[in-house]
Amino acid sequence: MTQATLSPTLHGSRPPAAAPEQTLRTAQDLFIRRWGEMGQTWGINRTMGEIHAFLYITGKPQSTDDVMERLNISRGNSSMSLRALCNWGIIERQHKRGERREYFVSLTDVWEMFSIIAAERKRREMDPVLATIKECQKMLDESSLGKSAARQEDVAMTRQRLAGMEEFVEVTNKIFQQFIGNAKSGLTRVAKVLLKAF
Amino acid sequence: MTQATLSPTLHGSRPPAAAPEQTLRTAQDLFIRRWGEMGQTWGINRTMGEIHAFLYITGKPQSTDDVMERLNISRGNSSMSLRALCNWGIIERQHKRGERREYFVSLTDVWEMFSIIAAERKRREMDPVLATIKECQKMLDESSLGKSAARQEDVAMTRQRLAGMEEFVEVTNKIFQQFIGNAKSGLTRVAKVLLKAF
DNA sequence: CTATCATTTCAGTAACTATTGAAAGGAAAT
DNA sequence: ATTTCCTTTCAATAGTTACTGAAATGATAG
Repeated sequence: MTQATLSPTLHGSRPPAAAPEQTLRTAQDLFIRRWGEMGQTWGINRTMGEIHAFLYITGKPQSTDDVMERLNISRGNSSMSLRALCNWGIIERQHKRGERREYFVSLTDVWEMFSIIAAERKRREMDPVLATIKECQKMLDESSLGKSAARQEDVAMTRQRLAGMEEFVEVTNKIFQQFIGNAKSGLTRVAKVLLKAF
Repeated sequence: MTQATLSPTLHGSRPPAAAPEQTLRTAQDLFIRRWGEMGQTWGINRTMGEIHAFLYITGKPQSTDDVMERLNISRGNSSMSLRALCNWGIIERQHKRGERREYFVSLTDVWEMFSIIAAERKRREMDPVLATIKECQKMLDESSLGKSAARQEDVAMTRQRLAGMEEFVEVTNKIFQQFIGNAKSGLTRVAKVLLKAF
């Protein structure tokens, strides 16, 4: 792989202070790399993270070819990753009048992006856990029938643990709800509220 | 793989109301599975998640062999996963007097476990991003030198985007700080603040 | 010191995920 | 209708992560 276009200060030693012409590009590449790495955290792979970072940090509409060239990835990969990001809703297609090719832009508001991702992850990850916990509790309620003493203790312990987990998931859920419900309307209002409070 | 021991209601259709003798076991297995699936969210793989769930939900010290048997995994896998969970600090070794083999128990407090994981993820994921953002900003500050008008606009845009991301990461960091150490009260407080404000 | 029992390590392999490149599909222009 | 330009799809493959089983290591008992 030719990595010449993407090798700033991430790990390793500092480059010899690039010519000012290239500074912007170098800074952007640094950010792109790091954001790509962090993508994993948000359930997005490295390439998708980098594409998103590229669109976000430049703040300009970019075509599939721009993406391919800047990140050194294949056409197929660009196409699929761009589509996936569109499906997530954190980037958007943009049609330029008179141009045949399509462009893509990132959402501007980080809080809104976060909110979108949080909503999806809540739906996919928290909700099923909560449902499962409740189902387990139900099973153990219904079966409060004749049992040996030892068994009863085990059942009691499991009930208790389920309750502990339930409480946790419920509170976490509430926090997510708040973000999801408010990010769009308030934009950075959530940020302000939280900054003030802490 | 023989899956007889681990096949409750996760997806698919409900089993024909197991004999009360097996109800506890079935409920636990259901929870174990779901928690294993969710492990991914927390940067823990399925097996580690399942082991943790098993220790947590039973609330009893369990040996390596108990784990192997209950979850149908190899000795090697058990050993490595148990060690990894110990390193995370969400389970602990327990030596039973007079016994040669070692036992493992989960932490009891979900909030504490969450706090441990959150602290680690902040350190590994948020902190580097923040550092990178600041580095990028510095690069673009220092280089406020002769540029074409077009370039200046690009630089301004990138600065603006970096600032937006910085704000986000800073606030998120503060929230994390809040409950690292006092997880329950911290998170509950975040929830209250958000609920009050909207 | 040797036997016994438990734990750790690790090379090999299985399972899964990401990426490419080329072919097929579509849509505007001629 | 044909060419041109761009996008999408997908089989093949590269790359990554998880798991096993067996051998090595360690630790207690006799």
